[in-house]
Formats: sequence, structure tokens, C-alpha cells
Amino acid sequence: MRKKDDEKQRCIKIAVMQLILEEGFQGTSISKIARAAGVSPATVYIYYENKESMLREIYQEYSEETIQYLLQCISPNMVGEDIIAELIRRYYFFIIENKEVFHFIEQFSTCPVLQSTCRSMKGPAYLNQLLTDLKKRQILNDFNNDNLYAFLFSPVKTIAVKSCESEHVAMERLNELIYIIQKALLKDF
Amino acid sequence: MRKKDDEKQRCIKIAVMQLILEEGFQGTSISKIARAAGVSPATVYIYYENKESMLREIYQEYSEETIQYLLQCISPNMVGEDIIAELIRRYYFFIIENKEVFHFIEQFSTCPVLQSTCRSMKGPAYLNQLLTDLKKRQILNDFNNDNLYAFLFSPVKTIAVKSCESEHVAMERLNELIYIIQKALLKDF
Amino acid sequence: MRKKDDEKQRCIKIAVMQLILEEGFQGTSISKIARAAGVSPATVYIYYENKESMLREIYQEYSEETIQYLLQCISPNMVGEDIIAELIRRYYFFIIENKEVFHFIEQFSTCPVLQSTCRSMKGPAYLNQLLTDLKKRQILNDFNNDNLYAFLFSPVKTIAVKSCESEHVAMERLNELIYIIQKALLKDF
Amino acid sequence: MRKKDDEKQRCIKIAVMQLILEEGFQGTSISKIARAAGVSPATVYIYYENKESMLREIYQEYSEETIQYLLQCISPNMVGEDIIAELIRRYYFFIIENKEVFHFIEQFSTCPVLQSTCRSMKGPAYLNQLLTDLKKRQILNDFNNDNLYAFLFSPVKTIAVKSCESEHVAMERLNELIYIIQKALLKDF
DNA sequence: GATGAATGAGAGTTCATTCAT
DNA sequence: TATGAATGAACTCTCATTCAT
Repeated sequence: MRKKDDEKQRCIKIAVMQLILEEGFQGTSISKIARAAGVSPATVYIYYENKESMLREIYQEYSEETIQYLLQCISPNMVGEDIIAELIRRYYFFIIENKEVFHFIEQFSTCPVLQSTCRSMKGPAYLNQLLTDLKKRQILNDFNNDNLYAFLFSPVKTIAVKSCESEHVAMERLNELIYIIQKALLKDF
Repeated sequence: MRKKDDEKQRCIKIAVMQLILEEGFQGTSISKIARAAGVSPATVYIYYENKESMLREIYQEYSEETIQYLLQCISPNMVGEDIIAELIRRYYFFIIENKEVFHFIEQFSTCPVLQSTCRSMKGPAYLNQLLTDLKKRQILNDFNNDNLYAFLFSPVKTIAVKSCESEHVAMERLNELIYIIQKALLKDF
Repeated sequence: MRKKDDEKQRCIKIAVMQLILEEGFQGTSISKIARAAGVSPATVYIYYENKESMLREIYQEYSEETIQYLLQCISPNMVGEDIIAELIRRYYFFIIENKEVFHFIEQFSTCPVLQSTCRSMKGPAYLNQLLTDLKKRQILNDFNNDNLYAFLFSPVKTIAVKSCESEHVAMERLNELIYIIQKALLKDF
Repeated sequence: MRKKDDEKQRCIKIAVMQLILEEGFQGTSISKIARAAGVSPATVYIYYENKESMLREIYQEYSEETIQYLLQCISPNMVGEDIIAELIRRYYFFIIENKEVFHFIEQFSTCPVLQSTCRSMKGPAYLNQLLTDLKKRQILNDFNNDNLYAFLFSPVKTIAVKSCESEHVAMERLNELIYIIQKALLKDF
């Protein structure tokens, strides 16, 4: 017998996200995915039970990975200013450089039906804990975690997908956003 | 006679948004829409050229309407504090009470392919002008419009879709959010 | 709008039975049926909910029709001898001349899964009543209805599908079969 | 070593018949069979050339075996009365106790396409000889062999698959059927 | 001999859209 | 205007079978 080919599954994942970026959920069929991944449609079903669970699994995997990736930039001895700056900057460039991953996650998570089928994930729970901790350490203001989360991650998404007249302006805009958020959330700034 | 037509089209629009909330873009077909709207599939094509332009037209109509609706709460003589409070509050309750409309717009606008087919809209342009104006009038801080926009509208979306343990906590969370935005964006606060 | 076309449905039914005679249940797909009936695969689904219920409905329709057809040859004033002779002869020639119908019914009814999904039919109930009546009128021997039924209808099926060296021998065989049944089941013979 | 092989093939045969009883020919695929038999799909192809010939071989094997089994109850010195009684009784209980085998054979043999691919079998030929012999020995009436065969084996099938209100009634029904057949086919009764 | 991975072909079904009324 | 019938194309998924180990 042949071994299950991790390379094949990777191709499928990449194809899924590429296609969903380019054609949306509607325009992404199993046969297109298979063609883009260089495998047979039937092969997709060796790695995933069906289309829905394929999307869900890929979503959960990349969702978790993304949060992990973002949090990697934080180290315990950082000052609050840098934590926010690093986090937002890292997210911003992640979005710019991983459009497919980002847009896949966004499209998936804005669809209530898809979202509702997901088991709860570790990333958000850990993030919650982190925020609570930063408040205890008097780094962040004592706001509701939902609010802290909302300010840390949604504005940067909004500007990252909105193109700018020039690279330079974009950087200034990003730095300004970081500054606004630092001022809004940090205890001493 | 005229009224009956408009009524049919209204039914179609409502059916579209209801279905897309419940089943997502993938699960929403013309025949399902027709059934839910109480008309024949062929009738849909009297009001819309095809499926894609139907979705686009409905999106643009409700997008514009939503912005109009939000801005209706602002009057020229209001102080900055109230402008922000009213705007955010209005958006929050709009999302809560018009889930289908909100989620339809969100799903549509997070899909790059769909988004790309849209002509530019009046709402955002007007909003841009408004922000510029509020800066000129020394009400808002002199931040980049994209940042102002992002800071004003994305966090509230994030918390509005995230359920809370109780109505009371939700209101506190909302008030806190408003307060953070006011402090961050208003010149004198 | 167009009217539902009875002719189309008739074509589908005929195609189904023809194909199932020639290729069996395994070899009979919706697209083959559609091609044979001269319609599109999608059209089949206008007339039937799905493949299984299509087969079931056709089975039930032709099953009932067949029993009706057989019983048409009986009139109230016939003597027992003729009742049996007519019934058997009629069934025999029905099988010979309507191979597709007969084999479709046979294949369907020997498949427990298919059979189990069928609502109870009127034909067998009426037949039961008829047998009971004929016993009361002292025409048939007082045997269990199941036995009467089995004796009347299963042997003729067996010989009808078994080809004979010549037409002449086949007729002799049929007449002998009738004679045996008459002798076995009739009260006075 | 040798034993293990035979065991695998036995599992496959049993799985085939079980599945075909439960799901019919349509619902029975190689992978389902393999799963039910506890082997790999590829393993099936070690024992059988392809699906069709697998079904055919199993059919022929069990068909022959069944006839052999039925005829085992006859010994040369039995009187006609007992020959018929034993044969029918034995068949009846075989059907009751070997539903999968019986229904597999029935489904296969009512499908003309499948039937047509079978080489002629020894069982029926031997049975034919037996009937001819019993006629020569003045035990059975001088009827056509097809008719004798039809009366001996088809009515009992019909009643065996038709459930009865009680075990007791079923036995009475069976005894009555035996009596009818004895009277119909035996020379002196 | 035995396996699970892999596949092209085809299954049943639904799709967006058009037709005839 | 409005319809349900009709359709070719495409959908998701499974099939029988083969491959590589």
C-alpha cells in the first residue's frame, strides 16, 4: 500500500484557499480544487469526509495557526507599547502577505452557518487569558476582554484590506493606527 | 398594479437575505429563493438580470441604506461626544435587530470576487466627507480617514455579533466601547 | 407556463422498464433512463422526487395494473374451471407479451429493501377477498389463502420464463399446468 | 496459511450476501463488502476477477449447494409421499434459516442480465433426471418436468417469505401446502 | 498475499437559466 | 407580468478498479 501523502493534502489546502480568494465560496467546487491541486476529485475524499468538513478543518487549522503566529511575537518581558505595536504590525503584514489565508478565514467566519459547525478553538481562549493577564499586570486598561480584542484586531483588518495611494502613506497610516490603539488601551502611555 | 410588483420584489429581497443568513451563499439557490419568496423562479428574472447582479444590486441597495440610516442620527449642532455615542449605538442595535441585512452585507463584502464587481457607492464617499468635515471643525483628532473609519465601525461590529452572558453586561460593554472611542478620537474629551 | 407532459412521463416509465429488463437495476442510471426517454436528466426529477421513489411509484402503479388486468377476465357467472383457466392463461400471456413489466415487478419485489418501502397495495387485498368469496361459494377447496395464491400464481411464472423447444410444446405444458391447478384447487372437478 | 485464505474468502461471501439482503444489489459496493468482510477492497480482487464474476461465482456456488442440500433428504427407498413432504419442508426451513442465501439467489436469478452470464449448472440437470426417474418409477404423475419443478419449488417459496400471524398457523399452512402438492403430483395418494 | 492510497468515470441530484403559455 | 416545465451543465460524492509498497 501507499502511504498517505502529506504533500497531496498540502496541495489541496493551498488550492482551496487560492480558489476561495479568487472565486469565492460559490465559485469553488471540488473538481476545481482537485484540478488546481493536481489530484483527482476522488482523492480529496481520502483526506476529507466531505466538502463542508474539509472547509471547516482547513479553517480551524489556519485559524489556530494564525493566532499562534501572531502571539509568537510577544515575549514576557516586553513593555505594553511594544506588545501592541508588534501584534498589530505582525497582523498587518500577515494579511498583506497571506491574502488567501486571511480572506479564507474572513469569508468563513462571516458565514454564520459555517461558523456554527465549528468546535470551539484554543486560540481565542488563550488570547482571552493573555488579555486578562495583561490587565492584572497593569499593562492594559481594565476594559472588557471583548472590547480589548475588538480594538486590537478589527481596525487593523479594515485598513489592511484597503489599498493606499502609496506604500509610504500606508506605513504612516499603520503607525498612526498603532499609536491610537496604544493610547486607547495602555494604562501608562 | 405597481404596488404588487414592488411587493414581489420586496419578498425576493427578504427571502435572499433570510436564506443567506440561514444557509450562506453556497446554500442559496434561485429556486430556494423563489420558493421562500412565494414566486416562480422565472419571476426572479423579471426583476433581476441574473443571480450575480441580483445579489450585487441587493447588496448595494442595503449597503447604502444602512449608511444612510446610521447617519440620520447625526444633526449639525451635535457635540462630538454625542455624534460618536449615537453612531455607535445606532449601528449596534441595527446589527442586533437586522441580523439578515447585516450578515448579508458582511458576507458579501468579505468576498473579494463579489466586492470587485461593485460600482463605487455614495455612502462611503459621503462618510469620508463627513469625517474630513469633523476634523476641520476640530471635533475629531486629525487622523487618517481610514483609521477614523476603522476605529469607529469595526470594533462595534465585532462585539455586536459576540453574544454576552446577559443583556446588562452587553450594555455595559457597549458603553465602555463608546467611551474608548470617544477618548481616542475626540479632540476635547 | 408549460403543462406537465403526460407523454414525457410515459416515456420515462417505458424507458425504466426497458432498461431494467436489459441491464438490471445495477445497470440502470438516471442518465441512461433520460437518454432512452428522450428527455434531460433534470426532467426526470420534475416527475419523481428521486430515483428510489421513481422505481417505487412505477412498481406500485404497474403492480396494481397487472392485478387489475388479470382479474378483468373473471365474470361473476363463470364456473370455477374457467376462472382458473382464464386467470392462468391470461397471466401466462401477459408475461410473454410484457416481459419488461413482468421482470421489472419481479426484480423489484424480490429485493427486500425496495419492497419494504412500499405502502400496502389494493390488488392483493382484493385478490384475498376474491379467494375467500370463491371458497364461500364452494368453488375452491377450503385451503389457506396464502396457499391458494401461491398455487395459482407462482407455478405459471416459473414456466412462463422458461423457454420451450417449441410453441406447441409450450401450449401443451401450459394446458397441463392449468389442469393440475384445476384438479388441486376446485371443489368439483 | 491455506486456511487463512479460505477464511478471508468466506468472510467476503458472507458479507456479500448479508449486504445484498440488507441493501440490495444497488446498495452493495466493493468497498462496503470489503469493510463488512474486514479486508481491503484490493483483497477482493485477489479472490475474484471483478465484481460481476464475484457475484456470479457466489451465486453459482450457493445455488448448487442449495440444490444439493435439498436433495440430501431423499433416499432411494422413500415413498413418494415422504419425498415431497421432506423436500418441501426442507426448502421451507432452509429459506427461513438462510434468508441471506435465499434472497441473494432469488435477486440474482430474477435479473435476466445476470442470469444470462451463467454457465449451465449441474443441480437443475440432476433434478431433471430425478423427476424423470420418479415418473418412470410410477411415483410421480406423468407431467412435464417444468411443471413438476414449478409445483414442487415455487409455491413453497411464496409462502416461506410471507409472514404468518403465528408460528402455529405457519406450520398448518405448510402442512396443507404439502398435502395439496402431494395430491396434485403423486400417482397414488 | 495483502493493503490503503489513488483514480477516471460515472452515479444521483441540483443549478441557473430559458421556454411556452 | 407571471408561471411551472424543461434543460445542459455542473455539482458533490462514490464507484470499480489499479498501483505501489
